Amino acid sequence: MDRELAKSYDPREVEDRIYSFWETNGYFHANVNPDKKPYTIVMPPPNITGQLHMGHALDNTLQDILIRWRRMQGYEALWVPGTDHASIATEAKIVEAMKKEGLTKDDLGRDRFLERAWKWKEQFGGRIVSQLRKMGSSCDWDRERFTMDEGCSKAVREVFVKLYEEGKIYRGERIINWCPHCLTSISDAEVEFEEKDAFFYHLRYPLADGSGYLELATTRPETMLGDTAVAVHPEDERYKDLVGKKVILPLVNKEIPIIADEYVEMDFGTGVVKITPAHDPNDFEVGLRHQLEVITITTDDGYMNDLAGKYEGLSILEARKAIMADLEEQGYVVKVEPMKHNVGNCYRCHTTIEPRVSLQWFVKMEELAKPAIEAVKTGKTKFVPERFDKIYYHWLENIRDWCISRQLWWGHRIPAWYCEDCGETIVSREDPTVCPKCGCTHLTQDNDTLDTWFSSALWPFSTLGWPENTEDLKYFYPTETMVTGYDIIFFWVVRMMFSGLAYTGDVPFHTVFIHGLVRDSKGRKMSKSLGNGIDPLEIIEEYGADALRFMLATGNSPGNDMRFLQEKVESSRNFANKIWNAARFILMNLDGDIELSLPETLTLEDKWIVSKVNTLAKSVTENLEKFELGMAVQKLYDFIWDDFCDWYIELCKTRLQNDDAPNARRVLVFVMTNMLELLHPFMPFITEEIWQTIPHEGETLMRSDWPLFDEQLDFPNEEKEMERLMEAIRAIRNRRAEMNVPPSKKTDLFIETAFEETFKKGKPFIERLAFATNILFDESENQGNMVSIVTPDATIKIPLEELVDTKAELARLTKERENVQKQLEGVLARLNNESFVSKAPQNVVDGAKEQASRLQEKIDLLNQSIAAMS
RNA sequence: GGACGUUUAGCUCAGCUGGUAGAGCAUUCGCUUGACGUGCGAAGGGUCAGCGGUUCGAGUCCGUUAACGUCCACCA
Repeated sequence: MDRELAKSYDPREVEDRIYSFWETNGYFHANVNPDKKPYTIVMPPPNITGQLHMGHALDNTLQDILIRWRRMQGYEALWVPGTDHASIATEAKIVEAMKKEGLTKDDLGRDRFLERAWKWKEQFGGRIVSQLRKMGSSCDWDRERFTMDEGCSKAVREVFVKLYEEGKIYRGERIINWCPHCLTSISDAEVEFEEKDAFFYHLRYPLADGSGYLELATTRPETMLGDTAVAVHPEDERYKDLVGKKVILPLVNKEIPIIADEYVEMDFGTGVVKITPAHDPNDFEVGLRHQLEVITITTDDGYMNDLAGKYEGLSILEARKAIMADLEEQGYVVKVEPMKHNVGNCYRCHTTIEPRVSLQWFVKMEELAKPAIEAVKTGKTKFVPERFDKIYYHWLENIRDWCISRQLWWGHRIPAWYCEDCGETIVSREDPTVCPKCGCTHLTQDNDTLDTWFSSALWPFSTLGWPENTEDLKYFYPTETMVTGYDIIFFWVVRMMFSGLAYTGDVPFHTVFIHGLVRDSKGRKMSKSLGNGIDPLEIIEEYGADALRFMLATGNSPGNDMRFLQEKVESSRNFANKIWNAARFILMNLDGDIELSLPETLTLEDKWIVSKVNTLAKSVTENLEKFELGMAVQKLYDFIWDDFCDWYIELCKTRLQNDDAPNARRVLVFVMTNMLELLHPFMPFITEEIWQTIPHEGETLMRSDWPLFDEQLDFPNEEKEMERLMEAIRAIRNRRAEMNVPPSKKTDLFIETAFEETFKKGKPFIERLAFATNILFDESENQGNMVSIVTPDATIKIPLEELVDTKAELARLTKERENVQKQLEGVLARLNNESFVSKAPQNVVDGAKEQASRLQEKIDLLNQSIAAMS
């Protein structure tokens, strides 16, 4: 085996090699295994159009940490990867590409367009998947899925037919959100509102009986051509008498009724609303209640249609101007005032949405929502952090029927056929050829496709084989954890929940682990238009995937946004390098074969570090169980850098030169192995690389056992003893630094302590780390001007006569005594407080007492030193 | 209009079930210390946004105010 490591860690040399080692050996693969408990995560499928961005990087890092950890813990850990066809986004890209060739969808026709689309998918769909591999994602690639593959399509079809048969899917003329640019309907969730400057147009409609006018206000005067009523509040005294009468619609010169409806706010505007059922969702509702005619006056691409009379062919905005000009000329305009107005935009292209009545397919939501609400209320599925259940409830409790048909070609085509002869609608699992009602063969399939989220909603179980009751489904479903951003709770999480409950009878996952957004260094959302996005692949290239992953996990608390700072990646990279060099140090000091276990006898410092790493395993595990990945990472960092590298390795250096070296080597390897195991989920590449290089058992670190807390390795007393020594060493170094004594100047040390035993054991450390030549415990040799250092456990004197300014030294000691005195008074104040002693828990009181006695000891020692000097 | 989040060292952020504040970076000082200068040793720096309450004790719990941010609603 090659036991040489480069002087600094080069991720580029390691990562791809390690990844293919894992992949070709099948370490990512999971099987149905009755002897193990399953742990399943289904990956939120990235769009095939997508390129890896920081959001994916975060999302996948968190999932991979969980999966790798559980796999090591002995679960049959399955992470199912896959991609989403992203109907609207993908279709837009393909249309755009075609445009460059001068082609439109209609030029090609549906079949040839889909051919192109699939080719495009073959060409680019794999890109994101290979980028996920760069992150180190330990997905089971044998199970990679695509929302439009055969199995997922079958699931989609099954759900559609089932819901249709149960009457939960229906087709009807409803008002929907129409994007005049994408030329398709979109769901309520896909509309984004934006505040814009607009105008409030006050108009007057003449009463039909000639007795005057009714004044009303609107933000969209052009829709008046489709008005079929004006409405007032039933209790509005101003207009009560007019209800039932008629007004004449200006320009159109048609009589329309004055109706009463509680939807009207008396206090807003004039308290009179024009009702255009075809072009406003609220008006549509009013129209239904009053059986009003629905008159659509625009085309699907945003122009006025033939019902708009002389305005036909104008764009909506042009029509608005023309109509206002005509109204003005004919004296129907009262005033025009500026106002702020919220406009709905298409989430994809940001075109203003036109509410429009059209024939679409819908899912009835009310009944489906109930079990989904219940499942979270009863804790069958939990949000982490919990507060996100509010968004979830709010969305489900106010849910409206879901418009699922899209006027697109790329996606799952709606499995409904219409008989041209008798008009029958056929929805079935198999493509029909004959009309079951009239027996003819003139059937045409619905042209529309389904909302992308319709198939995404089935993802946690369609990927496991549903609707077949496969072994995978039985074993891995329900999945355990869903990791996703808060921005798609209502798009996706909600829909997976009700779908899972409705079709599989169980929740799709037990925990929804929500993370925030990765923002830029200024806290702005990363976006294409701002050009402030940071490419994870470039970061990986420069710093390595481990550094990126570690950075993303560090300080990431569930549900909160984080900022991407280059310096944070750098410090993660430095950390990787630190471990690398620690490993290098161990390798340099190995000598032939080594036993992979702890030696029988452990020294003080061995027990200290072993006890520490043992406790670390416990607390890291606890953090992971609570999804506190950021805290787990912090503890690993502190232990590895401070305890292991800065202390333990330093403490070993002397030992490695003497007879005890074999034991020291075994402890070093033991602790390093534990560290690598604990760190592996976070930094998989470097840990595997090091593990393979140092003496080890087994084939791969990623399949090693997760360290467990071991009672036998818990040494609290030795931890305390080491602390005493470390405190003394720090104090000496501190004092020397203050006095500008260079490390090269070594001195004797005189130590007086009640813990002579401990300090004798620590003699070599103190010599090495506190720059001592001799350490003397015999007070009689203590003479002359000395620098005094006082810790609660010891008084240490350094003979630095030439540097000692007795007066200054005295002043320093006196000041320190004052400080300690103050601290002591604080603690005593608490201890003298009757209610503290009686009400605080015993361990807190004991802690305070111990602290008081330590402080008192320190004061005593300081007093002695002061007395000796004066 | 409603809901939620954030406010802690110069900067970016941790701080779990209340026990008397931490990290990284930055700053200052000192180091050719036999793994690492992507490093080592040390130092300075915080009335934890304000106010009130609960408690022996509050950064942590409750109420309230403010600033910033996000989501939902959409009165035409």
